[in-house]
Amino acid sequence: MGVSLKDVAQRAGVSIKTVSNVVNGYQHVTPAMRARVQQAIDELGYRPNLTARHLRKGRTGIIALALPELGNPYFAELAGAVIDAAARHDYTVLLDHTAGERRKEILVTQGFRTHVIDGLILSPIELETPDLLARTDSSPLVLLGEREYDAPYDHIVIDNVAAARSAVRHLAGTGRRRIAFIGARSEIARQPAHLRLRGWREELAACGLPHGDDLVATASGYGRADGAQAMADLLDRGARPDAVFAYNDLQAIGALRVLTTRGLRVPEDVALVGFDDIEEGRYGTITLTTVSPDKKAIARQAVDCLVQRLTGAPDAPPRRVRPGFDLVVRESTLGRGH
Amino acid sequence: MGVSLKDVAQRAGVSIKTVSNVVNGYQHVTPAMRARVQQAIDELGYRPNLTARHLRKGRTGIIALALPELGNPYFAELAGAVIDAAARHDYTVLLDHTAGERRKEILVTQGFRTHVIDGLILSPIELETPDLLARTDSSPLVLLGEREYDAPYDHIVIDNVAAARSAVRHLAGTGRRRIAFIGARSEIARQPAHLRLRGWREELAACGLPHGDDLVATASGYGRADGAQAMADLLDRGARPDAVFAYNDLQAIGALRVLTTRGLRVPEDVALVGFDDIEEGRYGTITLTTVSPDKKAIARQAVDCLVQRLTGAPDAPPRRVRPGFDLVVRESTLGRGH
DNA sequence: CTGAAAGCGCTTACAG
DNA sequence: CTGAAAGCGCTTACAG
Repeated sequence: MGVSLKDVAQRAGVSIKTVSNVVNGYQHVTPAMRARVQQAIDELGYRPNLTARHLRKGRTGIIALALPELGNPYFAELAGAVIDAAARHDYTVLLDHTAGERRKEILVTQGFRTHVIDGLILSPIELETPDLLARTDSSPLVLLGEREYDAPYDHIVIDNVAAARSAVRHLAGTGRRRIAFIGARSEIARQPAHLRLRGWREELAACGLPHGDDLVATASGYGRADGAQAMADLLDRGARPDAVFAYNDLQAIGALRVLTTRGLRVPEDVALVGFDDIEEGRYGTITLTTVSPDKKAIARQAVDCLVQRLTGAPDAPPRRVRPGFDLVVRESTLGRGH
Repeated sequence: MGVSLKDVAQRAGVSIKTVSNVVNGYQHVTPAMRARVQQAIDELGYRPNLTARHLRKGRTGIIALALPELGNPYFAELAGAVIDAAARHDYTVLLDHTAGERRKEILVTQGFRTHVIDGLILSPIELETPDLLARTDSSPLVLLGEREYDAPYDHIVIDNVAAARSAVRHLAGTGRRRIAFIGARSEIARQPAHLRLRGWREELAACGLPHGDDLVATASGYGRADGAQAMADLLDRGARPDAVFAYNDLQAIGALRVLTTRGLRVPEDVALVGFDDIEEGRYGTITLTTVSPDKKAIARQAVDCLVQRLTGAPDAPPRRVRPGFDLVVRESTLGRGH
């Protein structure tokens, strides 16, 4: 099919090794030799076969990033950051789409593309600890996000409890008294919302404010429609919140839509805080107050962890890395003109 | 390092070929033999080395999808659709991020990962026809989107002129008289907005409405901030539009924000139409009327084209495929309660 | 139905 | 500074 090193070597009248040296830019080749080989390469239009190189070297320079949902801007923005961080280490990113389903999450952790990817960064939703303990694939795995596991893997995650508490503290500080939480998922025990829900409860307890289940609305997913449904539930059952802390920005945006269509003013009647700081929240008719995880730091640290295991210390003890976050205050809690 | 076919063969006391037959599920293996081999596979924890298989077969089952911007939900949603469409053909998608920069677009078309990807789907922004004609890589390439080229490649794109005309016709039909266009990019000659701008002009001419340059506002990018800036420019120079057709939804959302903060009501004072039908447009305080390209059809047809060249007819004449679109009417042109 | 051998296109010690 | 040879782990004709 294609032109191989051998063809180039033949044309240039040198050995394969010499061509390889030129292609890989090694030092000890005389300029004249280099020029001769380069000419043969150009004439034949030679392109190195990376697959062969991968086989020989035992690595590919490809890492996989497995995310639940590209349609969620948080993950899309995170993916962009990971691609950039990986490029700085000369790694290419192969993106996987798990849909947050346990079956697909297990599939990617089992390394169904053995030897094609050097390592994996996974943001799990439904995966459980036993799934990780049963893993046989030996390539490095770095976990992202708020699910917690008792398994020996690097894990990059912000302090969700502290982040949630800062959001609730802000709401309490602006005089809110009935602060609801939307976005818990009833059907999953150790769910992602777990920690944010705990932070919500702890801070409300510390402030001496109500934090009963009547102020918690569950959703069956993580999108705008799910937030809308949870918000509607909350209102329909007469919870009468004067503030809402949503699991993420998408749910907050869905909630905002419901509040508006029902004639409730944000923030005058109900203040609203989201989580993720997606760009969308900066451009609504009401801009959204939100917890902003440092996405670039998350991406960089995830890639750094993976690269370290790939190049230096494969057996280092698993690390738990905590990137920072900020609370970004906007109109949905302070109103216009602040 | 890992366990190879040879190790399994040795353990099972058979030849490599037999193990390969079992691994690949070939027919003519006796059940007893299959069981014996399978046991050896399980005991050794054998995983086939796909890189070796790729080298041998000359293909990898990986296709690349190169997009300008994952942070734009249109592309994120499209990426999800392509991943799903590819999976149905047993292809894995490797995502590339061009940032819409010509240099990076050239890089991906040149096939910088030779033999790692079987083919490429590219949505170009700044790429030019000569770049395509100079391409030496022989792997199939399918183009996506509104940039037009005189080059022999499959191209999947909706009829942007007709789509733009339908949007403008709708605005004119609801009584609008000064219908502006925002989102053209002044610095690129044959820019993406080209066709939508032409559709805008043609339809306005057909309706006998003004369509001078004073009703066109340029932007320097495709995001919310760019739409906001273009909208502000338009208002600042006293164009006094009663309707705006934006190049895409993100720009429309940025424009909406500016209109709102300046006290103009949408749609009472200014009606607004976007393009792309991203989910975000369905959840604002004002939902967005928009042109909705059939993203699933686009993704499916792009993958189908690529797979056909990969498997059947590599030299078929280049095809131009036109997926459908709809105009989705929402509050930003009709108001609440319609 | 199974085996022995060649070869995909590289890189890497090992010589010289 | 360059060459000859082995081998990464597979699949695929070719035999039997």
